[in-house]
Amino acid sequence: MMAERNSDRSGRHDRDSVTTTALRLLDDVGLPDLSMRRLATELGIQPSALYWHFDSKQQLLGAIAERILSRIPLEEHDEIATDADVLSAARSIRDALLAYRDGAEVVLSSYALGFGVDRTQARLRSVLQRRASIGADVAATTLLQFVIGHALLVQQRLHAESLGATHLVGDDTTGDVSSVFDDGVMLFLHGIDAAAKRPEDHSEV
Amino acid sequence: MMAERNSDRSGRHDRDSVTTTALRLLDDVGLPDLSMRRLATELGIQPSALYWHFDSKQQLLGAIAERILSRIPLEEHDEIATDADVLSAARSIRDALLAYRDGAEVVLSSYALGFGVDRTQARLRSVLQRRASIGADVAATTLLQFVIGHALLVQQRLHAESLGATHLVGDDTTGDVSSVFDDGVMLFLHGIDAAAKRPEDHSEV
DNA sequence: ACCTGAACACCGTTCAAGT
DNA sequence: ACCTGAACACCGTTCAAGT
Repeated sequence: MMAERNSDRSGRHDRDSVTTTALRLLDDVGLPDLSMRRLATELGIQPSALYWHFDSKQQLLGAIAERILSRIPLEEHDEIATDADVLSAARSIRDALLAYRDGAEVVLSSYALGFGVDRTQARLRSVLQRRASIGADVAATTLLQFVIGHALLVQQRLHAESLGATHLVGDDTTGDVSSVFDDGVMLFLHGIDAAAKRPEDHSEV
Repeated sequence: MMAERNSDRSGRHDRDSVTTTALRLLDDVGLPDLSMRRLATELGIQPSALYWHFDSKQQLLGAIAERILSRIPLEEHDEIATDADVLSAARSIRDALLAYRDGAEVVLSSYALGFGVDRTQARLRSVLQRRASIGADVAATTLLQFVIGHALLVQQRLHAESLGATHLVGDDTTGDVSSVFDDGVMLFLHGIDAAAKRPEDHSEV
């Protein structure tokens, strides 16, 4: 019922236009239904044609992941980072992951292969650099793992809700999702400050 | 080259024995190669026979997820929770997720459907209950999201390493994985304590 | 209670060949 | 430079039928 070959005016495609259509298709149907064959149909070409543009589906997903993460602004200002700065950095990463359906899962699946890692890592590290005395990269890594875990669980819940099963998970007892996120980030920040005040008391347990 | 029907001595299977074989197969070949057809071959039966035991592959994965999470000890002692108690609670969840190949991903995929949620949630909440004045469930949710994100990224990296691409990710600049985990948990704990001392100063930004 | 056999509607990927 | 056509080796799932 949809029009075929709708991404471009010309009959032929390149890496970028294919990625654009793939990203839209992902948002429409979700990751489990994003198949090479379905994407090819959407583009009005044969499935095999996709392998001229990409070596594999995994590589296509990597290109999608980079598009998703490109929403993260790299630097706003470089004065001393306030609580609000760190919070907005964390939010910008979360927002990028949540902007497209199953975005967090796509990014996760490509993350270890190196797609768009620099951007996310750099964003957090730079804002934490002039804040944490304990070690900006430990703090950045921890915060990033929290953000990714958060986004994955949020989208996982959306996935379940769209399957009819309503709120089987128990943790919606705690207010709305985004304020829990903010609280989580602030927990981190206070932890960093506390670690700066009394350092080296948490190495062994 | 492997022996067929190796999970049980009797010729027929039940839900539990199928789950056991599936869990072992998961650990051997990983989630992408854990197919219903391959599992059936491993059990020495036809693929269709699996649908007598489970309604769908998703339901089978749910059973696997519950097995994985059953490694989490529920309660050790109920005195006042020290730093070490919280840390060991977080570790026990992480260890369960990391105990089997792709365990974190399996748990994530079943999490929103309610498999084994109570166990993980309860473990953290109970230990944080008599610690955080700010709200044990916010703290538990945040910590849980961190633990899941951590485990997913660790296994994602293992996945990438087994594909030959060695250390493309940048965050191994920070020591070994498990000490970064511990540091992350401690960051949380200090944040909780700090929030208890100066409450209500982080609501709006 | 547990399983077979056959079928349906799909996958990702390769490769020679076309324009 | 970009695509077709045909094939290969797979998927999850259903369903009548067997024991």
